[in-house]
Amino acid sequence: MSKTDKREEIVRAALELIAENGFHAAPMALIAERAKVGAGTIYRYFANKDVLISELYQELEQRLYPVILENYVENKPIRERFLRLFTDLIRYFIANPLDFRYLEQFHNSPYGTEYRRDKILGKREGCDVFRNLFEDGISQQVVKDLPLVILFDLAFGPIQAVTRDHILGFVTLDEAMVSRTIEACWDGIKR
Amino acid sequence: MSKTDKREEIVRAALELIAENGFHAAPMALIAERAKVGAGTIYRYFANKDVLISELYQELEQRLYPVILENYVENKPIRERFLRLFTDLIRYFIANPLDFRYLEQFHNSPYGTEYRRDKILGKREGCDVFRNLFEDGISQQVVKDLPLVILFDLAFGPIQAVTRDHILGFVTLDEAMVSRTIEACWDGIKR
Amino acid sequence: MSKTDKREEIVRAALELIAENGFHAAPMALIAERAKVGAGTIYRYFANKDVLISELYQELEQRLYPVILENYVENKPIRERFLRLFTDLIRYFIANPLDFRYLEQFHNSPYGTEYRRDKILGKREGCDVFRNLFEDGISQQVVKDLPLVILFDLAFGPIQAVTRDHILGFVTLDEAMVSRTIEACWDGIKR
Amino acid sequence: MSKTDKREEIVRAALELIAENGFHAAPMALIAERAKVGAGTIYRYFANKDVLISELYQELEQRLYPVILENYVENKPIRERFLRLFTDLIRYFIANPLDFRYLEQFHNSPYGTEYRRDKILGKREGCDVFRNLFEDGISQQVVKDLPLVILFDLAFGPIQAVTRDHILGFVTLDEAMVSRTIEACWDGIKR
DNA sequence: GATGAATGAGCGTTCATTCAT
DNA sequence: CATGAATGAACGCTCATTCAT
Repeated sequence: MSKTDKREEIVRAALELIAENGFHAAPMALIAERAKVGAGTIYRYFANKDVLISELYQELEQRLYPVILENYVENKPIRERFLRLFTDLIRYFIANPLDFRYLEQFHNSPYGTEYRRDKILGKREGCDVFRNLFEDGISQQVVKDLPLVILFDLAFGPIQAVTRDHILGFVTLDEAMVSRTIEACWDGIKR
Repeated sequence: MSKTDKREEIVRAALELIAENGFHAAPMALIAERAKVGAGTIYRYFANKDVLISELYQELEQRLYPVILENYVENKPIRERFLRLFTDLIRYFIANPLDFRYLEQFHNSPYGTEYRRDKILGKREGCDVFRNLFEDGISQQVVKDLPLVILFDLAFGPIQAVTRDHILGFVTLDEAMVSRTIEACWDGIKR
Repeated sequence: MSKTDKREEIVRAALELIAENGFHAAPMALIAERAKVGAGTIYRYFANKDVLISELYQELEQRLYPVILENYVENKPIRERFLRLFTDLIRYFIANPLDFRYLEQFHNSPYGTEYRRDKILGKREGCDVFRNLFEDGISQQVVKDLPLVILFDLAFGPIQAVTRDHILGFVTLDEAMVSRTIEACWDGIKR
Repeated sequence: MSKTDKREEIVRAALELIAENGFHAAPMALIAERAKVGAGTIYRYFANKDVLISELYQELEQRLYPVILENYVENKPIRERFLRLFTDLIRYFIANPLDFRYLEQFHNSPYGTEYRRDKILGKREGCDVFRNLFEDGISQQVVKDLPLVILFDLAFGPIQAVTRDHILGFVTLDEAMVSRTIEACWDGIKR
């Protein structure tokens, strides 16, 4: 197993364990075992558990962006851009439930709060597509003139909730339902 | 300190610690210390940590319901009922940020998932006001004909996100902003 | 409930709990509960748990002696005295299994070892009937000329083992079997 | 210190502490300290305290059997076989008093009762030498025709008691005394 | 570089004992 | 006197991290 492979195995194992049952269910020894790697080996790739958790988060973000940007075209009507972006986002999560569950766990932990704070304060690079989309929407007067943070919450709040409930089996999101849900989100932010 | 006071101190200490930094930041010894109580004393009031966490959750729910129902009138237009209910909800959380943070932590934990599952499956009594509201809205054809779970997500998702961001200081919700946010949520679910 | 009654209830509760599942299964709070008495009350009758355990032991001994001595006549042949004494002993234990189990627990604990040491060293009064019986047996040359301690072990060892196995249900001691067992014990010590 | 050494040190420490003062006097932390090992290390070798206690018991049994079987010959007269077996047994215990004390503690605990029950019910392999000896003795009509359990008690009861008293210093078993004691046991079970 | 045995601080929990009521 | 709520030391056990091999 090459060096890169080892790192990947560790990251995969951590993702699975944490996504499935939360941080508390992912002791380092178990991650190591699931990655078929010595417990000490993890520390050659990650300074400590916090770093592993944060780097894994960033990797998931980095994997996600290209996929949802693949079919995204900037010079289209705001509404179309919104639907496209959020439909692809929700599809990605449905196709990659572990990613979704991990991101959720992270967001709901002290790590995530800190991370978010940094992004909002501009200390950390965020995903500009969404910001641009909302800012364009505001300036074109098709989106409500609300603070960006609130627009984000109006859009991502329902998406997160709905995706979670689909993954937990509380509702089933087929293509039609995804579409209607995202339309509803759009109704929430559009003028 | 009376018996009741001690229980209350324990509950308050647990609420504070968990709300501030999550379950993992609230060892029983620290809860006891913060409550100015011996470690063993907690176990006179709660069989174990899980029970403490669950009972605290239910207490917070029981405190919340009467407040948001105080000004709620069933035989009014759906839109008005919706605005009333969610405005009072968000106000309550802004006034009681620890409650909000605790409920959030709980919902995002395995406890919460189980709890929610039971509610959806009808094994546990939920808050019927919201369900009635949405069901009335659907039957009166003023609310989108979507599964209840999704309507809940469309309404509560943004509320939760927005409240969190206010409490974390990422945005400031004054009365006007609360009002506009809730109008936006209504736009999301209305036909 | 009179003072004496309370003490008796405590002792009874301790006997039951300890006999049934050992010392570790008898926390003071449980003894108090079973005795229908406040936890602190126990300490008005017994300085601490060790004292309770020791006094209970001595009470059981004091209850036992008169019963087995009831039909015991000193001026009879050694063999007859032996059979009489040990038959009544084993019958008593079969009729009072809690007593037996408690005595056993006590003997097998550090308490019991100390107690026994004191008795052998003469620091504590023992039951002289048995000693007299064996000493008479030796001097009349009907019992093996072995140290008293060993004669005790040859006699009580099997009695204890057999009684325990009866109480645990590993064997059933009817009258005939009791008789044959004690005869065998006698064969062991007789010349 | 090698891996095997550590396990051995733990087992030795547990043996010493438990043999000397019983299970309650052997907290894991003390066992670890006495073994010059971290508290957590014990759990690499034993899943929990119960397992440590049970495995230690089985190790002591496994050590004992070969020794007492070394000079045992099946096709000899019952009496000779009996004397040989029990003499070697008592000698082993005198030479290994910690083993004896530990086995005693174990037998007198809930672990031991369960263990014994399993053996008697045939759920667990026992030491067949003794059973065969007694069964042969019965069929050759040189041993009393009593239930096996009772024969065991008649033989092991005194042996246990006498060995305990030697180890506790209540009597001194020199070779002659061992011999006379075992002869007495034989008298107890022989026809 | 990779390992996994070893560590020990820290966890949730119990229980003999005390003492205000 | 009797109570039982309160205590906190001590328990069995976990797990992030280290380090000899």
